[in-house]
This record gives sequence, structure tokens and C-alpha cells, in this order.
Amino acid sequence: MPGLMSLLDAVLAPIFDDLVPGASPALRPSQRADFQADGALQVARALGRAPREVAQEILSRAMERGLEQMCDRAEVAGPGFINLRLSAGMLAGRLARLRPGAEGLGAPVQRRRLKVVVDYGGPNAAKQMHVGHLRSSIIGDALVRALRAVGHDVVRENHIGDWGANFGMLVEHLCDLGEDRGAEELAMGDLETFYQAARAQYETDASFAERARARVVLLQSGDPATLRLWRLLVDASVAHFDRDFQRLGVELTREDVVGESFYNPMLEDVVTELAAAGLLVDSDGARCVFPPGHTNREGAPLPLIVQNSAGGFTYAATDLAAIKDRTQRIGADLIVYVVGLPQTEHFKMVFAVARMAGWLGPSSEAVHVGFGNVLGPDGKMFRTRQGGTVKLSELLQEAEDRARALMIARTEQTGQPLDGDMARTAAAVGIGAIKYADLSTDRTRDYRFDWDRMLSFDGNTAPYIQYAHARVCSIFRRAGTAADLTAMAGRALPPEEDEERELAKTVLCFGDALQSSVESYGPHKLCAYLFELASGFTRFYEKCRVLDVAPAELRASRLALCAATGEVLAYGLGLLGIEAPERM
RNA sequence: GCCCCCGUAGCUCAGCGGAUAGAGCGGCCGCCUUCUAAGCGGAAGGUCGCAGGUUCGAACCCUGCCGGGGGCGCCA
Repeated sequence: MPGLMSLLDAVLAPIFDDLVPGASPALRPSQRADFQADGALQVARALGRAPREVAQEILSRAMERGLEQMCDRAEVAGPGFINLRLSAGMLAGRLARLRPGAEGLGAPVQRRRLKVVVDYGGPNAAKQMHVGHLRSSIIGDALVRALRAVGHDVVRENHIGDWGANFGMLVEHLCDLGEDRGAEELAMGDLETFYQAARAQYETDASFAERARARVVLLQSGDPATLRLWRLLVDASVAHFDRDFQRLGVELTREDVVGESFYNPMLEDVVTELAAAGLLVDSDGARCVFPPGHTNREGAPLPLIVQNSAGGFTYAATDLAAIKDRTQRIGADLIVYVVGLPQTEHFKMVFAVARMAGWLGPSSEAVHVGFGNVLGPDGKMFRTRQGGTVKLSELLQEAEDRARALMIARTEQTGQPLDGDMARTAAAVGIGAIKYADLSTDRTRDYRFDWDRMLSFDGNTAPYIQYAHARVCSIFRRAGTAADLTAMAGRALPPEEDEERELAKTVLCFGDALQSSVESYGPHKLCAYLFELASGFTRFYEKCRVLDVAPAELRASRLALCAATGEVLAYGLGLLGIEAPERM
């Protein structure tokens, strides 16, 4: 049950490929028709023939191969474009085949099921999560859901910072507080306070600093008592993360935590293997690999340092160990790193070294899915009014509060009490707004965090799309029937009104949108699609009556279209990790 | 100094080789006897940073420049 565009592509592509191997129809939505294929111009150039003539030949062959049954208008236009308008009967036929769930709605299920590991940059243990961690969890979560929807086998790994020198001072601070009181503070209070206290002590108290350094040595040498305290700290952090992640509505849980400490025992082997492969170079006492093509500010080769001159392993070593573990033990075909853009060069180097070492090979690859910063409404780094970092938990609370306030304002304005679960809806709308604002623009750009805009019910926002879905649900509540797509899909008649036709078309393009979203690791493409679908539905809703229309067949047909729309809206929002309340 | 990203309507952003550059917001004009007006329609608004080049065709590719952000050996 592919999307309309891939359906057309399936007919056209073989003809293009036959004329010029590798040539593509270059299909895209068109203002003059439903779709247009621009590829004939390329083919004509390669063949040295007249473009319109080539386009006509392609079109004729396509018509014989099934295009005729799909289109009620198919013509060559302009310099050699092929314009295609689908027949209403064809649209009805496709609607009839819609079923709930990924494949039934048109998700392009991949021919090869890949084992995909998604690495979320991960917060540091013993520190509070803040807006900086928002993006990797939100984007990562959306990618995981989309990759799974198209049939991949996805493993989440939350690569938290749970190891390193910081833990010396943290463990000592825990000792000073006393284990019981410390544990209580960690569980109840926020981690930031604990971390700051330890940090302050470390900076002002020389003897404490000395103990902290000694503690690091104990930790690294595997001292059981120290490890137990370390574990306490990490567990407390993970418990906090769990709470935030759950509230944010991302799938990450403690089960997905694979922190730096996990790779610790493998680092020695990583370095040994790099040495054995002849890749390791000693430079000023540090052990490095020099992947070609990277230079430092003096123009000299830039090293990837895996072990510093003090003998400590760096995060490059950890990243390499993680790649090795994922491809060799887990059997990953693809590793996706959802980490900020500033690390671009680091990952390029790590991937290059992993390939040199053979940990990434012909059958496995890694991609860095980078993202920009979160900026405040003023265009500068997002901060509290006091200039501190914004805590995630407080941000989420504010989102829910603001959403609730908007809902209350509305009920006062209309005089209609909200009959649903106010708290739950407020959470769905508030959290959804945050996530959608993050996901709806190209992830590689910085994005501006603006409460009023993201919570607006107008424009490309989560509330607007959720509202369209709620209206669908409202229709079915009044109709007194369930929005059962399986039962209703077959009742769709060939659409007659423009708004019906456009809506039907958009519903049937879900698979195309998901496809391009997954291919580019770009959730914003799915967002753009859902916005188009929601606005298409709203236009339909304004123009076409559903419940009080005659004859009964038309009513049933429109209900079927509503059911399909509601299903795709809810499913699509679900892929973004956003809830679709039935009432708003 | 070198490398990467960004510069599209007043604002926030899509588009990234194809036919007159698209949305949303804001401003202006309309639309609630009717399934949630938290909505819809309309008109206005752009030398796609600048200058060259490649191409039948460039916002999109190449070169240079200007402006903004980031990175560039022992933190992660």
C-alpha cells in the first residue's frame, strides 16, 4: 500500500531506466496537475533528442503499462514536463485499501530490515537535564519511531556520561553527606544542587580536592566500595532522567542506558587493535590516529586522540569501542548518532578511524544526525531570565501550565466546559507543542523557542494538527459510530468536491512523506505533511458537510474520508511522539 | 589562518537544478441559524546577502566577497 507518488514512480521509473540507466522520473507534486515528472528533460539531454518528443514517448509507454488506469489526464507540457492528474475512481480505489497501522496507511516497508542502533548523545549523570538535552531526545525519539515504522529493527542507546574524573568529587561529596542523607538528597532534591555543592567544595577546599583525586584513582582501579557509591549516584541520576523522559513522552528508559562506563572494559582492546593495525601514532606522549583529510590550525594533520599522555582514555576511544561493540556484538547495520552539530568533525574522524580499523565495513555504516542549538525568543542561547540554564522539568511544567491556561481561557470564552480530562489534554498539547516546534524545522538549524508561537492554534503547530484530529473525533462522536477504518474504507466514493479530492490525495501520500522523512533523517518533512493534511481536512470541514448530507452513500463516503484522515493524523503524530487527544 | 553551517516576504520558516519562488504569523478586508470560529476565505507583501561563472534552465551547482554562528591535539 505505497503512497501515490511511489505508485506512479513504480510505473514510470522502469521506462526512464530503460532509456537512460539510472535516470529517474523526478516526480513531484504539481500546481498544474496532481504530480509532474520532470525527468524527461534530463533523459532528452542524455539522448540528444528533443525533450517533448522524449516525454511523449515515455508517456505513451507508461500509459500502456498501467498509467492509463490511474489518470484521467496525462500530458506533456512546457519544455517537456509530464503532467499527471489522477482519476477520481483511482483515488477511491486507493482509499478503499487503507487500513490502520503503518503498512495499511502506506508506510514504505523496506526490502531489507536493518539493525539500527540510535545513539542519543546522552546527558551527564549527576547533572540535571536541561534544554540542551531536549533536541537529541525529541529528534532521536521521532527517528526511532519512524525507522521502526518502515520496518527496521531499532535499538535505542542512551549514551550517558556516567564515568570520568567528576565522579571522584561526587563520590567524596556523597561520603561527606553520609550515605543515607546523600541518597535522600539525590532522590528528592535536584541533581544540580548536589553537583554544584560538590563542585564548590572541590574548588574551595584543597583537602577535599585531594580526596576527590584519590577517589578517581580508586574508582578507576575498581575499588568495590567506591564502585558501590558510584553506582548509587548513577542510579539516582538515571531515576531522574526516567522521570523527565516519561513526562516528555519519549520512549527512552533506564533499559536503554548504555553509558560510557559500559565501554570502559573494552578500551584497552580498542587501543591494542589500533596499534596492531599499525594505525596508532605516539605524538607528544598521546596515542593518536591520524585519519587523512583533517588538519589543525597550523595545517598539520589532526589527530584523533584515543589515549592522552597521562594514560587516560578519551571519549574518542569510547566512541570507537561503542562502534566496535555495536557492529560486532549487536550486529548493527547502521548506527545513527543524534548529537549536536558542533561534533561534526569529531564524528567524521571517529567514523574514518573505525573504517580504517575495520569496525565499520562494507555492510555497516554510521551517520551523524546533527542538530543546531535551541535559542530563546531573543535569538540568543536559551536561558532563564536570571541567565541560568533552563531545567527540563521546569520547562515541561511551564508547557503544561500554559496549555491549561489557554484551555481555561477558551472555556470561559465559549461558555462550554471542557468535557475531557483537562490535565491530560493540557499535557498532550503543551508537550506536543514543544516537540513539534523542535521537529518542524530543519534540524540542522538553530531554532527559536517561542511559547506563543508553538502553542498557537494557527499555523504549523502541534495544537493546530491536534485540533484537526479532535474535530474528526467529534464528528464520530456525533455520528455515534466508531472511526473504524477497516469497516469504512471501502465506502469511499470517487471524490467530487475539490476539497474532498485534495484531502483524499493528501491522505494517500502519507507513505511518500514518511519515506522522504526517513531517508533524510528529517522529521520536519513528516511535520510539513501532517500540517498539509490537517489544513486540508480543515478546508474540507468548512466546505463539505458530513453528518447532515444526503444521500446516505455520500455521508458514508465522507465519514470514510474522515476516518482515514483521523487515522493518519493520529498515527503520524504518534511517529513524532506526540499524542492526539480526542477532545480539545 | 584553515574547515563546517547559515543568510529566501516585516517576523518564524519550507523549497536546494526545472514552468509565474511557497507556508504560517503579524497588518488589512470578509465569513459563525449548520458536525469544536482554538476555524476558513481574500487582497497586500520578495533584486531568494552581493558579484561573477556553469547550464536550454540556478534560490538551488562552482568561484570570490560581505554578514552571522560553530569547530580546529591531550574535557566530553
